[in-house]
Amino acid sequence: MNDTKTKLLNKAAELLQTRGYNGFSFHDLADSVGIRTSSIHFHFPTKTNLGQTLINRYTNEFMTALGDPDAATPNDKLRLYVSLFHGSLSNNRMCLCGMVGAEISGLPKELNEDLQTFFDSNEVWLSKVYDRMGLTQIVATRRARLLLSTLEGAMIMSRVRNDIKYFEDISESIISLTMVV
Amino acid sequence: MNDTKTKLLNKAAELLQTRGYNGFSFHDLADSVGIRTSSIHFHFPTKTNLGQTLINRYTNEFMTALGDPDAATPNDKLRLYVSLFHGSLSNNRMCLCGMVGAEISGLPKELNEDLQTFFDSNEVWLSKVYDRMGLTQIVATRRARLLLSTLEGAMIMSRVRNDIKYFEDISESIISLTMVV
DNA sequence: CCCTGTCTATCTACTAGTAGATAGTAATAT
DNA sequence: ATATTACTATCTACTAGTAGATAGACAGGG
Repeated sequence: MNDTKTKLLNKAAELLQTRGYNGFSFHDLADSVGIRTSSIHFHFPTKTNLGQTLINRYTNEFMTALGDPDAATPNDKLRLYVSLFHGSLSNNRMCLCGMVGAEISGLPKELNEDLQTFFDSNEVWLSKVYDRMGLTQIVATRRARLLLSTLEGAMIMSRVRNDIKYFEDISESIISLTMVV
Repeated sequence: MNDTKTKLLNKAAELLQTRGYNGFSFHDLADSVGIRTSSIHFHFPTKTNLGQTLINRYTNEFMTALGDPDAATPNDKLRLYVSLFHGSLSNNRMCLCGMVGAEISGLPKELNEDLQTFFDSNEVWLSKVYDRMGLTQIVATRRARLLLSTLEGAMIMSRVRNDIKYFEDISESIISLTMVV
């Protein structure tokens, strides 16, 4: 509907995923959308509110893209999961919530609550996939957390190395290690 | 020698590892050491210089703590490696270089060069350990990167969840998966 | 005429960094 | 021994620029 608001969210997500929450300002954002900083406040009263909106939007888009964990073979669902992170990385972006997670202890506490929701959803979804591989609930949850952590770390390393193959190698390794029952 | 300089480095490392490079200012640092911001510039001409000094000091301390990769059994060396990350986390700190790595694209490029050295050293050291487990060079390097990435990601997740058990579970999982030949 | 969305103008607080003064230390020269 | 000089480490005071945020004006569309 509101085109400017969407543009702001899209650009803010890009800035957040590349530079971090403390790495971009309303000035940066306003400039790249072509308005004044004061106009951002019309759409998002505070930077904290903008951050919360970004996290929640990201969570919704992410979970929508994942879909029903039972809708394909577990292996295909795991590869879909990895491909979402790979998609961000191919645009030189971190996982939005991984980035916020790294900075979390210096950020407004309101962001923390929304961040937990993202990771909760991820763990639940992944656990369901691993469950279907005949693992116990406990092992499935452990594998879910292992995959999630590995991918977040691999994104950081891949960006540091400026080489997406780094991520591809690691994600292939962790997938094949955890696929085997 | 210079006590103030050491205090500055110690406190700056703490701030960097908890809040990120863009998450602390000279004002924060000066306050917690009990001097004025201008006095920091006597010891470190710029914030970039401070950042570089922190990364290099961290790298040296880290590699010294790891010691000779052949000086104990591979399994013991891997557990030592994990314990260094665990030590940071038990003080609610990220890996200093993992934190910088997450923010890297918004930081002065001088930091990038020093950061590469840290990860290079880590990969070489870990590869030597995995080598001794009878793996090919290629697989050893792949396992080195997998372990490193997983631990960096697990630190983020553990801090987000505010639960060190999260890290302990994941590090145990990845260690046992990669120890098996 | 009101509502939406933007603007200008402004505010307070903070950012990294600089200039110049000061006090103490330590080596050197007379 | 004392005076000179240089160095170390800090301070106060300042600059130019940026941070997020607010108030009020104004244009255009319903």
